[in-house]
Amino acid sequence: MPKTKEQCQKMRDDMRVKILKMSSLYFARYGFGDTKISDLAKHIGIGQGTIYLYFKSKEELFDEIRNNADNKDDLMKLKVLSKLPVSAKTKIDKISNEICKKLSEDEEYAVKITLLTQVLLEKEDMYSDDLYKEMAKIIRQGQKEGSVVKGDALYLADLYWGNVYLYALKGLFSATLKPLKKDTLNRLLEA
Amino acid sequence: MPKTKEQCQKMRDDMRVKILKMSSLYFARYGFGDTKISDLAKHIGIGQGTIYLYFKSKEELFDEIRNNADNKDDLMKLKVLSKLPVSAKTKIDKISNEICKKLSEDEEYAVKITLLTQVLLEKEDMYSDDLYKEMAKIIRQGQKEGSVVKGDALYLADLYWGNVYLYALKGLFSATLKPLKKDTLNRLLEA
Amino acid sequence: MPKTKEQCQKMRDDMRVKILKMSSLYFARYGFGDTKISDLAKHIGIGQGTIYLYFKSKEELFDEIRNNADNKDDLMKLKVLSKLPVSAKTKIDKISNEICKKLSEDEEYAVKITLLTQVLLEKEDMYSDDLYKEMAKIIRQGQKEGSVVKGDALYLADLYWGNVYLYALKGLFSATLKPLKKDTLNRLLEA
Amino acid sequence: MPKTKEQCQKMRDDMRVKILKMSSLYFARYGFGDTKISDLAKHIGIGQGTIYLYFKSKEELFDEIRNNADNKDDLMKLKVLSKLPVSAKTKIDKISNEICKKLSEDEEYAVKITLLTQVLLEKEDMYSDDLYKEMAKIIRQGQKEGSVVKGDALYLADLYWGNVYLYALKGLFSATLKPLKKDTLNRLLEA
DNA sequence: CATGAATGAGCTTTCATTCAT
DNA sequence: GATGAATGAAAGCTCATTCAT
Repeated sequence: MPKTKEQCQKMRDDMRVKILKMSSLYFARYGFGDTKISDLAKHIGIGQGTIYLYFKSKEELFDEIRNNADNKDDLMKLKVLSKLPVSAKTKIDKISNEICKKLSEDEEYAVKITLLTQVLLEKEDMYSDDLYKEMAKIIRQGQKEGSVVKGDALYLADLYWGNVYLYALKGLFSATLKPLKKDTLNRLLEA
Repeated sequence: MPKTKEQCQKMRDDMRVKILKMSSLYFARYGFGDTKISDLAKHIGIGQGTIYLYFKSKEELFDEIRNNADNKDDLMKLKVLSKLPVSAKTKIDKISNEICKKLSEDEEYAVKITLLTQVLLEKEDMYSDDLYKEMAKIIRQGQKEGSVVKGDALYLADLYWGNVYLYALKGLFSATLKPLKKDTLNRLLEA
Repeated sequence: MPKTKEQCQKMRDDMRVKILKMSSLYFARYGFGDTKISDLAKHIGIGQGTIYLYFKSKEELFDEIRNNADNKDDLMKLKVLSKLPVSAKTKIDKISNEICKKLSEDEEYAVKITLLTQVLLEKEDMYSDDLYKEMAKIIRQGQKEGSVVKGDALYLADLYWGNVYLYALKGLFSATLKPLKKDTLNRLLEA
Repeated sequence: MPKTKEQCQKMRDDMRVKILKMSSLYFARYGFGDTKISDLAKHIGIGQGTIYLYFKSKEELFDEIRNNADNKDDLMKLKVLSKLPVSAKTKIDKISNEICKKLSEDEEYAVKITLLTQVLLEKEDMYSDDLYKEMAKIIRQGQKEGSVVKGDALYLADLYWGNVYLYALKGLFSATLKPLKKDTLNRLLEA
């Protein structure tokens, strides 16, 4: 008698997530072309064929990983923060703090940031991304309040997220990277 | 009408350089695995076989490109600057200025920076690179002089060059990127 | 409530026969290479693994199906008929009648004929098959009696069975095929 | 200096035709699933990769072969014959003669007939094929003239072409098959 | 020298077979 | 016994490399 339907579905879901998670690190580090399915399978600890039970092709797996890399979490937090009746300085400090925490605690976060940025890089207009736009709002508030350096807000937002990417990327390659401090991020925008 | 030996050799050298230059952009953008010899040849405007008249293999071509990406120029300038009897602030301003100028004038410079950083990322200890060490010296001088923010000098050097990489990378993907201003770089280190 | 040994054995035998019957249609239609175990299992309505409880391999299943496709029934009938003291015309009419009846009544018969012929096709010497030899005997009798057209008896036997195959094959693909009439078969040999 | 454009194109065309021709025999004999690209390449005497320079996939190669198998030649001849002011008997004799000649002289003709019939078998309504319709016209003429046996004309057309297929199929497997005589075909329709 | 068609090693993908449940 | 997810051997396919022209 086979497992129950629910158990079965759960196992399938778990495996799918496992493949996505463990593959994303490889793809983020080495890119599509330098990632071999055989390596991936070995790394995940499953047979090559198993990957194809969950994804139609290497490309589909890669695409799903890239599509998952959206950073909706940070975007939502930015949106909430944006509307709070506090100074931009406080908002920026909160988001910097949040990012530093997640980068040190959650291995996947760095992968997500890395993939997201690589996706953005290949887009025509990076600056049209909501993450940038929302960050720019807070930056403009800060500029009015005098706590944020002058200059194009989107450009500064890009500088900020670029440095987050930079740190995340380094983390993928170095296990001994010293933790990112929120002050480093804050200073990028400080007046 | 046979050309002279010198002309002939010149043509060979020119072709070699042409292949190196035009390939490096591809490799910097897409990495080794995602760069196909057929695409490369089409992009350069030569036959696939021609590449193999000048390079033994794709790997050798890639290696040579990576080895060229050493940024000895900047290193040398840093070394010279380092010893000059001027303030660190001035030194940093000079190097920032130099970098911004080269990034806007010389397409290849961005490629070089990108590849160099990618090489560094894969090394065990990024911070042992001479470029970082030399930059750190100037930073320490600035910290003594009070013009540079406190903190680990290598960490700050890394921040500085990381942002140069970031800008160079973006330039490889966007043709309409606004020029980098030296102040953006300077601010990373300012006290 | 455990079933008795006999019941148990019967169930096993039934399943075995079910797999054989339902697989044979697939193999006859699409051949070995174009028949997937997964399709087979879905078509039979069992799990893939179940097939392997009854057959060691796809090849063994296929072989057993081919070996079953021997048409010993018709051969035996031909042998009996052959010795009866009646005209060849009568004998041929009887066998044609028999074939038409079985083709319309017994779905499996068409599958059997199809597979048998495909086996024969791949043999070096089709004409050495007993079915052909026995048919040729009756044909020769008919030629002496003047009721069968002149010509090489084995060639005519082949023509006769070839047309039976043709009709059987069509039946595997078309559900609306009009029934084969014995006269069509008889005419192939008639003087 | 490379070959001229024309030579080059000619070589490409020749290779394409060579692959199509030599593959069609394999596909006609063994079907899609039992034909391996590696076997095909070995049989043609080229590298496996070469096939992919001319065809996107095994499936595309197979499809093109099946689409080429149209027997437009015979159809055209039938159409011309159909309108000639001669007896159906003469027409049938001419077409039978033509078929026998091509089957013995042109190896490819048997392959074409085999593939064409296999394509027709998998269609919903075989009888709607023009080849059958045109043949049926002549058969009806013959029935009026009394030279062709009574019965559904399409059914008889199918019998006729079925026997051509049968002979062609045998020819793919046996090198020593005795030539088909036009009388064998004519007799299928004779009154 | 330059070319691009041809090659085959090595990748991606499929599918017969196994096995934990 | 029955299942279908997991496996890996073998098939399809790609692309770095070679070579005849």
